[in-house]
Amino acid sequence: MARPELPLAQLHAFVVLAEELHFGHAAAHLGIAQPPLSQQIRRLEDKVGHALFSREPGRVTLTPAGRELLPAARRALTDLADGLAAARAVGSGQAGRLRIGFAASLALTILPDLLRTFGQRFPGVHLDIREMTTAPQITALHDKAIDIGLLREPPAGEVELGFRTVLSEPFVAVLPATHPLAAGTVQLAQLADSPFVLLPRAAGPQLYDQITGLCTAAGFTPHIVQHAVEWQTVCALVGAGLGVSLAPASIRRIRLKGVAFRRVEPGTARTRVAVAWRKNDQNALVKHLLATVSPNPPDRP
Amino acid sequence: MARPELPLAQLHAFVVLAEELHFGHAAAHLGIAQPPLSQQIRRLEDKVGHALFSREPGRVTLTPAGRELLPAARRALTDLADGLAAARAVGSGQAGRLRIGFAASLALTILPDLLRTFGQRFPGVHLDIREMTTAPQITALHDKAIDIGLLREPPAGEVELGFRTVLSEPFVAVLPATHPLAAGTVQLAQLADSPFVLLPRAAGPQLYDQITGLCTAAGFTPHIVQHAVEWQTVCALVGAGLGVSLAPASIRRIRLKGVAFRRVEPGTARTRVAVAWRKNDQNALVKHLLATVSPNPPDRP
DNA sequence: GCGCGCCATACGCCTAGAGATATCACGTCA
DNA sequence: TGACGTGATATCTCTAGGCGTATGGCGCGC
Repeated sequence: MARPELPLAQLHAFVVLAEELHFGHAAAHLGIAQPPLSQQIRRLEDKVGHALFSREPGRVTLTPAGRELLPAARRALTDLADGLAAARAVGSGQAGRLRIGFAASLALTILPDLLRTFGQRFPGVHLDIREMTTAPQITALHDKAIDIGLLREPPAGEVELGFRTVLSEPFVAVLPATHPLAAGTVQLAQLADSPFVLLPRAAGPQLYDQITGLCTAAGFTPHIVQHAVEWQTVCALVGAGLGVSLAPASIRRIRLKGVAFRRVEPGTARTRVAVAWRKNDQNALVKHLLATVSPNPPDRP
Repeated sequence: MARPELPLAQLHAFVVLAEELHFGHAAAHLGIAQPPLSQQIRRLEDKVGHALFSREPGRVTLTPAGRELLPAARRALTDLADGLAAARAVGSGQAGRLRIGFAASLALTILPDLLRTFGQRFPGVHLDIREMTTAPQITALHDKAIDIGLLREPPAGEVELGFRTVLSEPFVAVLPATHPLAAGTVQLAQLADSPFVLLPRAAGPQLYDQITGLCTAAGFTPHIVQHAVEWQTVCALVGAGLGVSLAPASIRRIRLKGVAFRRVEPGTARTRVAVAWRKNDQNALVKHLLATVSPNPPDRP
């Protein structure tokens, strides 16, 4: 990249004069007196090495060299003005792109609201959403592959990431409609002998451990016969009679024939949905999204 | 057009740093010490209003705002560098466009040489040639519709135009091959009774007047039966038997069946081909072309 | 724990250049 | 011929900013 030789102010003066073709008017248009404009043009012509305007009595005209320079000058000025505006918009979080990872089940609950609300407040921002389970989201946040995570059961010990709970919900039992317990509220211990369908532990260790922990607390170890990476699939498998499951209440929105959702006792355990971000992320969009997700100010580490 | 806010030097520093992503290296690349570079970037960030780089220990990265500004800055810089180079090339006459009007008959003599020679010396220059008779060339020069004229018999009293004779040639008689005089040299007076075919006076009053003047000097007034705007046509009409003509010798290059060219006596009269230009034209290409057309300034008789 | 690499900060110097005012030179036109 | 319009020149002021040296803070690796 070559060292720039032409001050922008002079190019600006040049462009305006090329439009007006009249020193006095151009100077007025620039908000300066006429002699300074003459100087600007002269300096520019000195740098270029050739006359850019031909001054004949009564009329000012562009020389061929001036005609050659004009479009480049114009483009440079508009490019810079546009680029500056764009950079400011992005910097202030009025525009740009935000990459959001989300757990599939959230597409049924908080995600649509979030997209709608944020989209209305920041119409210039492109939201790039991608479905991922919890563990990959954590990795992607570290790798800067996503800027925001929407996940269940934030892991502990993540010093570089911030988490804020945005939703807390109880668990429900997922049962085949034909299951004997599908009639009313389920005592957790009653599931002790049923085969279980669950997400693989790798997808979200915290939630997995929480679910198996609930079973343990109820006095049994779940017999897991099948893993599936999405709750949607888990429900389908349950509906097909492969087993039962324990899931966050919001998956009740998944309406599948032959699948029943039942409250469990004890119902105190809750799973938390959290928004996650890099604590050191300076991106204004991240701050805006955090503010959107819970208007009361976040903690700023 | 908006007033430019960003000094080009800072944008240059920005672009280089965005390429190197290392203050020390970028500064070295720019040929300055590191602290000034830090200052440049800081000033630029102040003007933009947002950080353009994120300085984490060990690595420098572009922020989203920086990524937004970078292409605009790059484009502006290259646009200006290219535009400046182009303007200089045009200003120094190494590039650009030259509009040349020429009399049709010269396409047979000096024009090809001129195009070849000039084209070799200035390969970047586009020569825009257009056929025109003398009078329209004069008008076009005044109107700046052409930059150079190649014409016969430059008119007198043109204070704004310069002329230089580049060729001087005698007249020849143009006769039908069957004409009784087509056998040898023609005495001008012998044409007194033949009908004449000539260019219209408006196409080039000087040449027209010169030709009719020759006749007058030979003791007769030519009986003009037909006008034609091109010598090519005049020859064709002569060949068709409509009449005879007097023409500059170089039109002998027009080989048409049934047309004969004969020396005339007295053979002292000559018609001059001249190059014409606006005296106040600052275009370097015009100067170059004048130098090409006759490297040693005099006119030959 | 110590040095080193990397970037920021703090001064100080100095020039380019942007601005103003006053004036001049040179057309044109009434 | 004199007023006017237009652009160039001369001269002065002022300051933004570009550069340097010196120094400070902070991770990181040996």
